[in-house]
Amino acid sequence: MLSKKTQYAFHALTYLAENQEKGPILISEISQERQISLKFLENILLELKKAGVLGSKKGKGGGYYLIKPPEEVKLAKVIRMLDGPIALLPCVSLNYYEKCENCQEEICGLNHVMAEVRDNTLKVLENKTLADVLRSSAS
Amino acid sequence: MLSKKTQYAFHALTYLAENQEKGPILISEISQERQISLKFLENILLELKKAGVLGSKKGKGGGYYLIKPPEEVKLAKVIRMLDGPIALLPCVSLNYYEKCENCQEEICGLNHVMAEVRDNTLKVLENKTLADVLRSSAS
DNA sequence: TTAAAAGCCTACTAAAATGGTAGGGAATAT
DNA sequence: ATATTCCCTACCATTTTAGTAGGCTTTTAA
Repeated sequence: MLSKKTQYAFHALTYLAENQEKGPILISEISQERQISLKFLENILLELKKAGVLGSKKGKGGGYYLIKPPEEVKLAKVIRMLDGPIALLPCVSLNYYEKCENCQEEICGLNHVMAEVRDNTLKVLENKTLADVLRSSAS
Repeated sequence: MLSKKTQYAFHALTYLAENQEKGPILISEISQERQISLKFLENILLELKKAGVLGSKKGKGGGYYLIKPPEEVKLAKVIRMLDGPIALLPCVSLNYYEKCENCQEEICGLNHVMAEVRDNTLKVLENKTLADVLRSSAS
């Protein structure tokens, strides 16, 4: 399951995408509109900024804004930034690979299946973007 | 990611499957062969038994054994038993559905995508079984 | 030039989940 | 009767999750 952190991130990102024309948006506005704890959201947006997804401006008239068009923000990237690996086993993770302790990869049958799961998952998450998730685009 | 618990469960189940002809297998044997803490494994096997995947026999000559052929033990079922939901959001979980607090499902674009991820994941996990994971069947 | 506005940053905390342990009880085979 | 084996409850330490506190820095604009 996605953590609250990541779920909040998506809510915040869609809000920013839907209000791009307004320029920088206050953390407090997002917090109120999407019902997210202000201070927690602060941390999340900061992480998203450091990861290169958001830009920010300080002082009056400041706030956060998308640095790229929504079509270029892959869901997989957002999830990885905040929750880490998408794969179900460390030994089949593309971005967070770790050797399994108690199985030798060559003869362990589990990783083949889990690699397949990973591929099926990424088929969606690497191709869908923020733009696919906007409220206004609900069918 | 799958918890250690679920990973251990798979290791134990494959061991049982690969040694079915030997009759009931001791917890301690699985523990040694697959390098899993004995007491922890005890809990796991008990859960698998209660979930109807394993049978057991007490006393001398006892142990655990598969109650169904490996071809009938779906990976999805094992994961759900020990780790809970497979979906990335509670509101798109088939077996552990919960309403999201801060999103109205009708207008939230995220759940559509996450339902698609779920379907792609289950396409593998509902169709692959223990038999697909056995060591001996490694290509 | 200074005060208000806004994000930046570090540290802290409570609660829950995870991974594992302890120890005795109940059933069973010999 | 007793050794063997699983059953069961409770406990524990560590890590992760979710959230909070409070002050610092940058920027704008009066």
